[in-house]
Amino acid sequence: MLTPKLLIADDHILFNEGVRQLLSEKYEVVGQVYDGKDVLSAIHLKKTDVILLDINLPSINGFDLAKEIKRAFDTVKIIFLSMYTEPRFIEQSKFLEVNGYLLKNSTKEELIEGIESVLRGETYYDTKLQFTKISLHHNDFFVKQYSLTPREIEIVRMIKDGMSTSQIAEKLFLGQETVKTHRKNIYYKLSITKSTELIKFAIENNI
Amino acid sequence: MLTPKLLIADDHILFNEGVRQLLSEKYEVVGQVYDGKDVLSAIHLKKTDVILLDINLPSINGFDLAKEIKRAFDTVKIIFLSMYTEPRFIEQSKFLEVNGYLLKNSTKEELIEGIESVLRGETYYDTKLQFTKISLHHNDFFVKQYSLTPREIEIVRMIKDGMSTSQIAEKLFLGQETVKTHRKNIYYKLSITKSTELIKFAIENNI
DNA sequence: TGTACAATCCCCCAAAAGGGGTATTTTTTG
DNA sequence: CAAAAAATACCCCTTTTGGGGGATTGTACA
Repeated sequence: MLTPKLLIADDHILFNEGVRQLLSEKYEVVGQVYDGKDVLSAIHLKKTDVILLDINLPSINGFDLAKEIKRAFDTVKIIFLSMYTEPRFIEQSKFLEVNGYLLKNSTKEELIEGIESVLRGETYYDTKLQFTKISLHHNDFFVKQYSLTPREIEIVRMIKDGMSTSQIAEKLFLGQETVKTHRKNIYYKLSITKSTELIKFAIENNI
Repeated sequence: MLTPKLLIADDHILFNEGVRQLLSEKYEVVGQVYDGKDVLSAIHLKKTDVILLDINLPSINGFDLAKEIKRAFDTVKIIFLSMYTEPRFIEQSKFLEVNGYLLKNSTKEELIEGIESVLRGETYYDTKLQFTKISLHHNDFFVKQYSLTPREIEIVRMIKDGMSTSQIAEKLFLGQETVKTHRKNIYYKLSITKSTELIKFAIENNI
């Protein structure tokens, strides 16, 4: 096989550059991008075997990109390279049938092992993540997160900004009961029971 | 001048290694550590001119380390290399009289510029951070954060974990009123008024 | 055209959080 | 040891949340 062609997508320039340096002995790095919106065109421009994709990218996040890539370039292997170990990220990756998931605190060797596995057609999830089984309702998170309506997301943001039910009601020209209902529906959808959990959810999901 | 000696402290192995590769043409990298508790011994072991220090390190955070380093090795220049742009981090860095503060999404050139400035004895804060003036009460945050007592920090963590006052009381074998008092004192110290704000504080400060 | 969904509003009630105090007992520390 | 700080506990009262219902009005979509 020819030298496999890599694309690196990470907005942290130093990290991106560092990974390139580490992998350029063994692979051909055909591109480095720093923004989600540049990923698809980069793949289009240069034939790519594997993309190392950060989840937290500007403009478009890694999950949305993975969907797009699978749709438009179905031969490109996708490996998430992320600092997050949150189960729901792993679950969502599996749901999206992404080829691999590596952690940013891996060693060079682990990184290469992951890439090699994926090139052989296997899927490779970082060994530190084994605890995350493919749950039977692996798309719970997915459904949960994205079934929040626009109004609900708006209210989540306001709660995150520290506003109380009455303040939100006032600002949105709504009755308090309406806002309460929204809160209840949000909690139900996210399977949580209190505002503190909502804040964590909101921060973790960049809402 | 001889080749300046660098120490890199960052728990993300790939990043750490990447930075080493990038800088090893120009500097001598005398050490790479991945855990806060290994930093002081590493400096002790190898003469170090500049340490690139992540704030978010295991065991001991960058701020505490900076204090220790200044106390024990006052000739070592300290540069924080962090992804955080939060004003209070910058303020605290200035308060600690750290020599530089660089962002992880810098380019190689910016990194070198920062290191060179610091080596010349200047202080260098990433240009993307100019908006952060040294505030008159620059130690407000500092005082706030660190005037939390151990018990209070313990309770902050439990609140962050979603526990209610009564659950905390039960777990700590305390009366609810005691926990309420702690909560009140915490809120007072942090100038906040509700648990949602506490969650944000806790997450942002890795408590 | 009808049904699913979003958005709005209402009732009731319990639990929790928030805000104002005060006070006692340990622990730490100069 | 004496003073300061931390940890503990209580009272009173208000506001906010949380949980259980149910209901109406649009609007989108198939």
